[in-house]
Amino acid sequence: MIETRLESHLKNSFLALLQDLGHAEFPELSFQKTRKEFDGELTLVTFPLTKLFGKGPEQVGELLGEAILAKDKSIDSFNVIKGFLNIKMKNSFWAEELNFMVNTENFGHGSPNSLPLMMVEYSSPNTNKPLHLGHLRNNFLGWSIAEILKARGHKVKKVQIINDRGIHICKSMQAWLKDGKEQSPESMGVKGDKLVGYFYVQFDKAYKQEISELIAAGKSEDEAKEEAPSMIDARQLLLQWEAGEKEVQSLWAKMNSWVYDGFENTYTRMGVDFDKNYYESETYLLGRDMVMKGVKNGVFYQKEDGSVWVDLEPHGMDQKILLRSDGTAVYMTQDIGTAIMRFEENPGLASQIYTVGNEQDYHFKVLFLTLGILGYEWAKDCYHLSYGMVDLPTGKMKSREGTVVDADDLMEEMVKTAGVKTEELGKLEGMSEHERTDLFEMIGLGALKYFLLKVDPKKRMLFDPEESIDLQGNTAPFIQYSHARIKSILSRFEGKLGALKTDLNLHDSERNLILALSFFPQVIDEAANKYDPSSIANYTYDLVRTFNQLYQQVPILKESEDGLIQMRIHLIQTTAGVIERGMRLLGIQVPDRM
RNA sequence: GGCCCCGUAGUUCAAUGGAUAGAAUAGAAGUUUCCUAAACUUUAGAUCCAAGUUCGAUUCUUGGCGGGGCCA
Repeated sequence: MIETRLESHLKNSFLALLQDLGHAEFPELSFQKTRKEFDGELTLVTFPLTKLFGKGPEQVGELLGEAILAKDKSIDSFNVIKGFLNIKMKNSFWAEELNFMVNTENFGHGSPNSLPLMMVEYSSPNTNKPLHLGHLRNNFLGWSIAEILKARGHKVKKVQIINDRGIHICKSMQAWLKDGKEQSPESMGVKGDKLVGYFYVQFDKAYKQEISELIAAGKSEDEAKEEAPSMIDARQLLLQWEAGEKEVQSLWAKMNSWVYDGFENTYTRMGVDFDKNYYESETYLLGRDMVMKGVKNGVFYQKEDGSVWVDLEPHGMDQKILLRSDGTAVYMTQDIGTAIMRFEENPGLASQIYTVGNEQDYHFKVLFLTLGILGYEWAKDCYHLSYGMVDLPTGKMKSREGTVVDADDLMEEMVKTAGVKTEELGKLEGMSEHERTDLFEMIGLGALKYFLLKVDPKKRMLFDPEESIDLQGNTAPFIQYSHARIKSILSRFEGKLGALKTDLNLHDSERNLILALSFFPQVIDEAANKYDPSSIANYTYDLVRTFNQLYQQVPILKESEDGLIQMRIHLIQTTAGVIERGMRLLGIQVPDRM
């Protein structure tokens, strides 16, 4: 756990002080940021120390305050309010702090590749449906976590598992064979994933039609579902695929490649990437072997019908199926295979993180337990990064009811809106078409990513299309705008930037900003620990507000004293760097002008 | 029926067990001869209910109520 340099400094001072006072043992010292309505930067909570001193919290505060002030020369003053000892550092301490940040390359980041390998899985789409809003949250989240882990110093592999086999693909294939044979993404001028998705919908329509006809003809609902010709065709295709029939396999490969081209296009615009793709068609057999091995080793059991089960009752859960009676794989089977493959391929893999929605909580609990039962030590290093669903104001997103928000459409919409609003403000004089396009992309996608990432991943969230294109307040454009402001000042600065003077008088807003900056390393560390990009988002937002307050209160280039100008240039340059790196961890770019 | 997650201003979100529960947005009022007003300042407004643990509970425990999910 990383702490700020200020906290380390004061902790050491207090530890030495308590020793001086003859205390060898004492409760953990509890520090917190001083609330802004009080004077000071860091606060020691004295309640836990009252027993040690046999005095009330306020007296303990006074006593320690006097003593620490005498002992630690970098402390300027202190004040005690109830059980809180607020400590204010001298200007020289903060100037030194700024100096440290200025001279630290990539301040906030750990040294690259110094920590163990982590694997982050996200996206994991089905190949029969285009990506939608839910995938956007998933992708942004997973990608961002991977970047945050990298920033802390981990080696990271980003992966996805593509659900490329099974009955759902065969449904799209069936519909294409039936009435789409001459259609391709090129001939139709549509993205491949959209075309395949279209056929999937066509299948569903025909299937439903057949069912109602069969029911009208006197069949029961279950019978109708079994006997519908479309479904019989699709099942047949699946069997042929599993038997390795050439024509079916090549159609399958062709339609999947359409989908991958479409996805690639969407991923590129989203700004996410992968180091490796896994395909279920390549892992499900391994999973099946591993399950059968478990039967042989007696950790799983087989029922009379041939199905394989794991007994999780000792873990307070029930029996769980691992292989169907006909020997076909269930999701669990493939996931077992994939996990084993990944750990075997990557010796030294410290952790495997699955970015998957919280409706799968139970599934992953079972998966990790089952891997443990199979004897894999690393099962405990698997982590399900479970995130909440994205709701629409109209209710739940359901592809069947047509209430999905398509990822491509949404991105397009956001960028368009960003363009319109930016043009309206009329600050782009002299900017080329090309630069404008880039800028609108940056703003539109930034707003979207920020909107989805600023919320605690675990929580279910509401996506209101109206509000999400808002560009004011706690949004990416607000942060991007402030960055552009800083860059604008920096570009006007004509002097030569020298070494920082440490004997300057600091304005309150300057101290606040330096204090806020000093938290950056800790924020990254915490975000990595909790797998939570929202803490980066909230931190950056706070930082930017602090900067804006300074901007409003003190002149930078118009300041008369050269030493102060220099210091402020250093300060805002450092701020711009932290904003840029913070937003980069969310996948959001910041412009120099907007 | 069993298990899991969530309940904070009108709305959308914050708050390692700590101070007078922060923001944004919507509402009311102000700031532009001055480095970008997508900004800043002021104002009003909230912890679902009830017990318990604690010096101290939005946070932990138990029981309700409400919302969502998973497993049959």
